[in-house]
Amino acid sequence: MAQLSVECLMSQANRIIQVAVPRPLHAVYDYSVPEDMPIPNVGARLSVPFGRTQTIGVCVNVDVTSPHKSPKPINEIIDDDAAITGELLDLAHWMSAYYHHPLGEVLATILPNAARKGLPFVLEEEDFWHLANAQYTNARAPKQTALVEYMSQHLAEYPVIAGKALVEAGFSRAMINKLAELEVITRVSAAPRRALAAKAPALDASAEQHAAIDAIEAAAGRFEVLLLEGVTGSGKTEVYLQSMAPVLARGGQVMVLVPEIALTPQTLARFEKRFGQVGMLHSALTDKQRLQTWLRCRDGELNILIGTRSAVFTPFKQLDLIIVDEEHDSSYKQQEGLRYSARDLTAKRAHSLGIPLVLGSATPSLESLYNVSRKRYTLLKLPHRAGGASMPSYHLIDLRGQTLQDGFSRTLIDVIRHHLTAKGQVLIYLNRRGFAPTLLCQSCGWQCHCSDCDAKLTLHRSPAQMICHHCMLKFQIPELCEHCGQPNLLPVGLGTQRAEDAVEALFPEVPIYRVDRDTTRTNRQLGEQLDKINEGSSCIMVGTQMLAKGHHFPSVTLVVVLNADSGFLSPDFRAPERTAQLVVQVAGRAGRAERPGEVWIQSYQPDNPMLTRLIEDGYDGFAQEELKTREEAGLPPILPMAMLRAESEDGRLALDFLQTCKNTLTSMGRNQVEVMGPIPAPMARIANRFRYQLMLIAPSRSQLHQLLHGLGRPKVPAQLRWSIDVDPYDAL
DNA sequence: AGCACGCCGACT
DNA sequence: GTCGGCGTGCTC
Repeated sequence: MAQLSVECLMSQANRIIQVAVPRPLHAVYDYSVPEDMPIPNVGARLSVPFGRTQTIGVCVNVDVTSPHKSPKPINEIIDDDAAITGELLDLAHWMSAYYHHPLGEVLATILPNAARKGLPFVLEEEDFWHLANAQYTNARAPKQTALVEYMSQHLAEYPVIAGKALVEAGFSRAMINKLAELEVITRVSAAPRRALAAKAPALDASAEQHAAIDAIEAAAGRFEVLLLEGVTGSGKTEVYLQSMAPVLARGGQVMVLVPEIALTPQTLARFEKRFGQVGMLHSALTDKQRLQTWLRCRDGELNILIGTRSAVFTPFKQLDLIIVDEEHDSSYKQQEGLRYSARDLTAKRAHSLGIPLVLGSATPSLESLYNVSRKRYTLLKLPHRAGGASMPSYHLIDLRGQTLQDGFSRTLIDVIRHHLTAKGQVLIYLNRRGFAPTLLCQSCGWQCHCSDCDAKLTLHRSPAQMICHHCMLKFQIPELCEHCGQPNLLPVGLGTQRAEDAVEALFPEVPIYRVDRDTTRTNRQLGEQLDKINEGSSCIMVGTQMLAKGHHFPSVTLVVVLNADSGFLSPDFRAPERTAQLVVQVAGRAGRAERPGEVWIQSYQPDNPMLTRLIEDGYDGFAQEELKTREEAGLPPILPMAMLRAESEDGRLALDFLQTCKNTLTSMGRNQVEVMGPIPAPMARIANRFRYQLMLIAPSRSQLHQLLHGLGRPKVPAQLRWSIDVDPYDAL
């Protein structure tokens, strides 16, 4: 009898759960769990019927009462435990509220692609190999001998080597198996990560580095954000490495985020050399590889993860330290869909976990500096270069009234020549790819525009074509003006290809290397090029920001900024900050070794206070001034901002939509919320779609969120795409 | 986002 | 007379 009533209770127990599905819908949906299935855990993936199809959702609530008469039953429980748990599940809810984005889509973003598709979590055991017979040779199988030789060479460094690494080194699986059969190599069962720890000795740290390392270690086990502001070459990476060591020694895990372009084999090698096995997450991995690394971090098999933006969503068993390198870098901000800032999310995660977060940069974001001034972050400074290298000197060239030769002033040409004669290397920075940004008709003034965008087409050489940098449209270079038919078309303005041609003509005796997206995309030998450059003989490098970030050029004695004006003149309130960061980052390439460096900047506005402040007082002086300007103007980071964007083929649709949003917002906001716009986006038309934006600035976070929440779910015409961008990076 | 239902033009 | 265009509306 008692037995029966328990059965009754069980069957009457609420079998209704809530599921978030990966659709742009703000609701969560109720489902029933069939009697023959257990109630899934919150965070488990489920296959559910949705509309007329099936989808994979995540259980976000159990034991709920549904207002629906008979919710559909779920199809299948994919995870016996859960795919997203604890702190990451909290993060998902927080993101959904903060970024005003549907929970189901947030969860889908957090999960690795393979998990999103419903693949089961199977951790593949990695194979590791030990060299049992170093004497083995086989005259008839030179490749086998080569493998044995390869392994013995690495023996000092790694006691065992991953099969994966051998395959990467060019040895086939078949051969590995063959040698295993011959018992020349033997398989080591478990991942011997602890055996690999801390092989290379730490470098000698300066007093400043020691202070930073101590401060980070002192924050162990509690939430604290430490802003490590270190000039280029001050040894920030060494601080990261030595801060990680005690955390790892205690069995903790470390997550390191780096900007997209910085995740190179060299970066990885630096960490691997010190600590052995390091996990890496970047865009080039397959879904399967990604999932494996994700699982290894979750299960505590990997102690160190280095990754780009999306790596911030990796689960850990015992995460004890987070490091974000180049925290000011724009690649931490997702610019479409769920527009999150990975850097900001690390702060959220560190806070929930009660662990320290290190934000490193030579040119910190104003957001972080503002947090320092409000005593929310701790500032750690490395104002000196390691090894006693001196800081470069700055020089301004007044371009007014000068005749330029393909963008180069007389003075500049002399300076370059001087450095080349002194056997120095020269780095020329300019922020434009291609040959010339415009093709102009000298007869009638017509310019070659993109047919689908409001942009001018950029003239490229090799391959010779006109390219739209916004929609990637390509076509042949016209010979005649499309308007008046005259053959007087003139490439106007300066891109990297033209600058390359110019220096080739001016300095035919030295090798020229161009580094931009065009050369590195087609040119797999960037690494070789860099190696050649770092042999140290005289040369000239011409490039875009790719040159400014990450690479070390110890022999560069001269850094040239061909035109500093465009950045400071842009209407985006963040443009000066970005330009200053870029100039300082490029300048940081100069004189990293014992030879002092020079930075020469060409400008038509040599008296521009932002530029002079940057040069005279350095980045800090500039940043303090810029913060004052933001404060006076009521802009981020002092006040919070959000941007509504809308685009459609019919521009009126987007404009009307934002106008309606504005009306809703202003009718609610009897407070001091500023709603500006709608105005056309900086590039009003891209790929034949018209784009508009509406800017919101609120006196406080809570008011901003109240407002965005009050927007509700506006009626959206089918052909219109729109988004909410909280803390936008591109604001105009 | 999917996906289907729903009313108006050129085809076996 | 049907196949099919993509406009609108829903998904527990």
